[in-house]
Amino acid sequence: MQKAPPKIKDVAQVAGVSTATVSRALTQPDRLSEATRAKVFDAIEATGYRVNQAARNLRTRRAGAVLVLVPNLGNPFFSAILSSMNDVLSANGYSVLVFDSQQPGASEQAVADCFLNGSVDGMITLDGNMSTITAKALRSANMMQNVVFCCEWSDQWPLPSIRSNNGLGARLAVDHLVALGHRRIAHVTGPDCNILAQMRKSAYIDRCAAHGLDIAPDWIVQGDFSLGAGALAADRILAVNSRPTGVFCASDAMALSFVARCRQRGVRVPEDMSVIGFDDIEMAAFSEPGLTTIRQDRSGLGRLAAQELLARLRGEQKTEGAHVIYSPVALIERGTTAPPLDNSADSPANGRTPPSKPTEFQEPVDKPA
Amino acid sequence: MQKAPPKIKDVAQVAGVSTATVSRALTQPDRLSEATRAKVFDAIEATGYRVNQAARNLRTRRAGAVLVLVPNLGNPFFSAILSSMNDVLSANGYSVLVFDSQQPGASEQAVADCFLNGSVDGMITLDGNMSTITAKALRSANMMQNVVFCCEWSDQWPLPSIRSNNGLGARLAVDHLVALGHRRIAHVTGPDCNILAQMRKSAYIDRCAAHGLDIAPDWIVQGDFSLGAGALAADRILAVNSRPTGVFCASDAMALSFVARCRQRGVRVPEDMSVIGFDDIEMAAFSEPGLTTIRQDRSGLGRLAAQELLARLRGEQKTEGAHVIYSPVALIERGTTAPPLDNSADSPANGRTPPSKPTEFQEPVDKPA
DNA sequence: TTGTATGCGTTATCAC
DNA sequence: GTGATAACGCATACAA
Repeated sequence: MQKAPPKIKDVAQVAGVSTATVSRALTQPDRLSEATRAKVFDAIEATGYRVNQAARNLRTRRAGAVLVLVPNLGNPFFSAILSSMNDVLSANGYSVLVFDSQQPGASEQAVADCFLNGSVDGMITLDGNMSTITAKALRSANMMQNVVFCCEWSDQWPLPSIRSNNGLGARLAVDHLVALGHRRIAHVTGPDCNILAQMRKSAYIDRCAAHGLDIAPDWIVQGDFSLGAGALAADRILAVNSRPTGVFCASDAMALSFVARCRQRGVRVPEDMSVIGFDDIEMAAFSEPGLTTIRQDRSGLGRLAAQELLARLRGEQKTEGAHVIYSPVALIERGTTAPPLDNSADSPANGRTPPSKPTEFQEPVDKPA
Repeated sequence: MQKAPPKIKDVAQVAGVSTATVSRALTQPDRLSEATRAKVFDAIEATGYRVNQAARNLRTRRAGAVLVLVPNLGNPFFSAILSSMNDVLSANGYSVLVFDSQQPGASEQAVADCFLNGSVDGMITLDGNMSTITAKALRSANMMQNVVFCCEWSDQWPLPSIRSNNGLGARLAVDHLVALGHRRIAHVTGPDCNILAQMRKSAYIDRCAAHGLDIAPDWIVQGDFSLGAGALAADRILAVNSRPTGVFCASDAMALSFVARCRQRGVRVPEDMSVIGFDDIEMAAFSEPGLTTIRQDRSGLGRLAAQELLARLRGEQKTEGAHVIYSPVALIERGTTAPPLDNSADSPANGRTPPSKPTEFQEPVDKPA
């Protein structure tokens, strides 16, 4: 048999006060006299009392939990982000509920239900594509102001968004290759519907144009951020007539498998093919050669998103409209990029001389003009 | 302003029945007549009613949530496991709360509180080292029977344990190298305190002995499963006097960085050094050369653990003592292992001939005799 | 099969 | 500063 756990009433009895006083000792200790507060805490200690969350939640209409919506939990890119979110949220008394937005089952309805039945107070979504069923639930539960985007986002919803400066990242990548002397630069994209893929791709196109570089149609290969896509993209790009000398991959996963497939097929990296990724996942530093890439501060993204949500939950930050916070990106030079050996191609003059930079470096690319 | 969400009373009014009937329609639909059940569901539809979880939890003394305790959420090894756990748990109406057991803060107390305040119904822990504070909370909340180990475990607690056959995996790894002709085999371990590291290391030692192979002391290098450890281990092992020709790494992360460092230092893999890992993480198939490794069925481990916990929560599986379920492991041959080129060493006769196998292959190594 | 009435454990609203 | 008491929304024992 199991002794029933002590309730607030038991504590009150032991302390010789009312239940209301015990409750206050827990939630607003300042409003009690020194003496009674001590009595209550002693009684709590003596009885081993713990507040019953369900009862508290029912009474306060709060849940003490937030939902983190991850597209594909199996993708290791998200683990560092999730970790830092968890750190700050749990440090602030919130439990973290994890959902996978790409799960085959009725996950959309499950997310919606969380809001409709009051089991979460807010959400951080790493998925830029918010389902209509989720949006409807958020509105219905009056929870729209307790949602923040992280990494991905959607312009459709005027919600806070913590993100890397993807345009700047892509620009740094292209500029790096150009500075090395590359003039035929390919790109492996993410999924068409993905906002990050869109940003990186369009910045790549713009930046090549700014450098006066042509992009052959078959230099842009559709990917999906995954390892498998990188290998397939390598097959495609190595078969192209006018082979590029450098490639910018929209994720490190694709870049790493791109490099591996190149070497497997006897194409040297970086001598015959320079490769630059995006993300700076841990593996990037430990591959051979080390992967040149654009670093995203993943734990920073998670932390900022969690802090932003906490501010919302506290009722601060009632700023209307999309509140965008940029997390820094940086070029990390490692071993997969180098000047191209083959400069026989379309470079009019001396291909090895880095062309001048048409525009300034400082201006964040993502920010609206 | 926001209209108050409909309660069970509102539904009852619309349906023209009592609140008890509405409640029954939700929890035991069979006990209602066809007609009233239809009426109730129509009313639910009409009002947009959703049950309030906090109220239900308070009343039923359940939480509808389970806790998954992960050692280092940032480690991508766990993401696939977490994903499959999430699939089956959420499909069965449970929310998944994630905690990081190695988080610096007061995470131990946070986990304990979850049980003491009734906010979770059970736990799957991927961390074999259960803190005493957690154990105390589990006993106090009478929750010890609602805990299952996954991947790691502790013999100290007679709880269900879903695990790979680590001994067999290590044995397959050693046998593979031996069959290729290696006679000097090194090992990079996990942390000393880790049960998986212990199992793999002792099986490695036993199996080498069974093959009549000596192990020089400096062939066993302390690691910690991480990428960084693999690179350091490579430095150590490449500097050894009587250099091994093959190495068994206790994780793929270490194996991959081991290979990278070897190649960085001009040591060819697999020609000069064969490397085999453990886990079969996705990257193993996309590195160059592909990493030979021992596959763990990560999503299977997560699924089995979730199912085991569900059975416990349903009150089934009241089997006393440790209930061990083995998930299969398998040798995956890729490109980082090959016969050793250098056979000048201590092999008495023809080093390239695979030695006979002293014992049978079938017997699972982990299982008690 | 359905309705009535009570209580789950806490916090908020009043009084004092 | 503290105490009595009424909700919070639901599920269930019991009665019908």
